[in-house]
Amino acid sequence: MTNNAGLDLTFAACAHPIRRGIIERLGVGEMTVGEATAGSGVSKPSISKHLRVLEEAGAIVRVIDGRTHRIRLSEHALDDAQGWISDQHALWERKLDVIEGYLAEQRARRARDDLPTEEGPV
Amino acid sequence: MTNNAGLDLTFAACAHPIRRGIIERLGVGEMTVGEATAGSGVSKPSISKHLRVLEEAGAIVRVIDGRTHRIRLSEHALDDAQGWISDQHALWERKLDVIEGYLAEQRARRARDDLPTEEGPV
DNA sequence: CGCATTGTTAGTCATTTGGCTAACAATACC
DNA sequence: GGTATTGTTAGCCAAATGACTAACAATGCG
Repeated sequence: MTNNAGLDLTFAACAHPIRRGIIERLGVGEMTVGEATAGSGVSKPSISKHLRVLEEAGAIVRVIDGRTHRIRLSEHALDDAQGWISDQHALWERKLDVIEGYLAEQRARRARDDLPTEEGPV
Repeated sequence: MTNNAGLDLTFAACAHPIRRGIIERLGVGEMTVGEATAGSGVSKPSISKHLRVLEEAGAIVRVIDGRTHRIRLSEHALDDAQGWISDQHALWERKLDVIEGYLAEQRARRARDDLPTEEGPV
């Protein structure tokens, strides 16, 4: 579907380098808010907002553990975004197949009509 | 890489339902700006802006044909976005494999240490 | 208890986004 | 040449984004 608010959130979450950096780092393992802030170059409140964006997009999960928050990747993080892109690519594939079939037919027709001395298409 | 301006543009381009709608429609075949405007619910200048966003993200290509602009999908539209997500998933897979291996070893150890009378794991 | 640590909330600010209308540019058609 | 069609540009506006500092809440520790 085109009007999918979840996709809006997921793609928007991926559209910022700091948030992509967080996702990449979380691939290695979970971390705290302070650790996410460490090499980021921005303030802790700023990271807090980015984490909220990622959380609302369903990309990460937060486990509050005393006064620290352990951030980890959501189980199906980015699945909807990847699914949508894959769907598009699948459609394009199919379209290209149709075009390719059409072109092949054109080649065959040309071979038959323009060069009748040759016995058939390659 | 985390600081990739191209990815910023591609993900941002996908983060709006009207732009995703355009991409989906272009999967069927090329169209003009007017056709893109038709069922969109917004004005033509607005669509013009969305098309510019898609163009700068490398998602679409514009062929100016007299006074009409023929819009079609770029050959490698969204490839960078799909690539980045796929890379992440690949890393997560690997991480899950490591965890799974660890858990399997734990199960084996427990089976050996805690239940020595049972002859082996299920 | 008193204080340090961890993270969020509140408030401010500049920039970007996304929409509109009106005006313009360029091509097509009579 | 005059007019219609196609699309962009300019200018406006409201809302969202992304950053900061300062203040707050909650937990941990001496």
